[in-house]
Amino acid sequence: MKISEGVEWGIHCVTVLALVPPPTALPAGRLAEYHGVPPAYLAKHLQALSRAGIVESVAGPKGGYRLARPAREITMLEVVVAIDGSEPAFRCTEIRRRGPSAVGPEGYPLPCGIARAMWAAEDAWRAELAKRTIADLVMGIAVDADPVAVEKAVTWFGEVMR
Amino acid sequence: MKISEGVEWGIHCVTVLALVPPPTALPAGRLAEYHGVPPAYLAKHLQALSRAGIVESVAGPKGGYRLARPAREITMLEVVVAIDGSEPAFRCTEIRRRGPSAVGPEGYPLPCGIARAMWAAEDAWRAELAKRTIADLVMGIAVDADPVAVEKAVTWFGEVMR
DNA sequence: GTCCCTATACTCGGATAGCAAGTGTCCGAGTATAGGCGG
DNA sequence: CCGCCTATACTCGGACACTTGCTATCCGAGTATAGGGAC
Repeated sequence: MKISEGVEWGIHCVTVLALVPPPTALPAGRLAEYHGVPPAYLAKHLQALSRAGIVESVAGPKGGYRLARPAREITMLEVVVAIDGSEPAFRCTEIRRRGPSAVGPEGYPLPCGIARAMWAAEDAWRAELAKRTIADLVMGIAVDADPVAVEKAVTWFGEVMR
Repeated sequence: MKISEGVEWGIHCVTVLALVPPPTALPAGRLAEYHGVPPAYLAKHLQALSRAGIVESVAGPKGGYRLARPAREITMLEVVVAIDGSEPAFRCTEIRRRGPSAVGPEGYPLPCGIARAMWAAEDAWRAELAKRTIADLVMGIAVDADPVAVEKAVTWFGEVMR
């Protein structure tokens, strides 16, 4: 099991966008430059965030991406699901219905107990991610980040928006 | 994100092995036949379970696999980790250290807040799986399974062990 | 009848191909901007 | 000097190759068994 690298990029980008004062928009190319990742591939994930209604795109010069809602109303789970998909990680293939002990569809009114347990674990995972909002992440950065790094980021942002 | 199909097979196999009275062992080929899956591929996962000390292998005729410990002492998490690996699903690539705001290694004493949140969610997932033992799954089957299916399984087992 | 020996056949174990999904990239459609022109 | 128009350049959006890891398979090494023979 592994989570797409795009999820990490997406969360970082949304966090950065939360720091951009509306109605300013930040282009995908600038976000890629800031994070040191391939611009074209990052664009792919930003499109997914746009489709999910987490960010909104502005076309033309001075365009780019900006948050579609306040950071306080965007959970980490929403971002993860937007990029990684909403399908459960565990997919029950119903192997209990195969082999010598199979008895026809009516013999299995409930989902497999193994699948239920795996899905319960995934629910716990989602619940934990649903607790945290992008605003929480921004506050965490404000507390943890190195002051010099923050200053450099602000300087960069000023130059980009010139 | 998706979980290897082998995880599903592995848990089913361990559950079946929990129903085999020791010291009897069940060969990989019979387990594959019972579940309707490719024998060679299932063998690969059973080897992983063996390496993890969850099942133990018995060589030669009348050999096969059997549980290395009582089902009550084997958690679902152990089985999942044995097959899927223990590495976290979310891997932080430290993209915060790249780009125009980077400040050198000493500026990042703590792990990235995003990674911490993702890992906390994974911990919740693991905790949920660690709660359930194979014995719990066996009890669940005893309650849920169709009586006819159980009888067919018992009949099959009797023929195989003849 | 009992014990030992040997040949057998069955088991696991790791090394080897094939395929799907994620990774990475590109170019085309659309649009707000900025400059120039006319009034 | 002000307003309108047009050409521009920048943006997003979806369609196209490539690589990693899961899927699937095979054959070789090791061993407990079962049968036969000797005692």
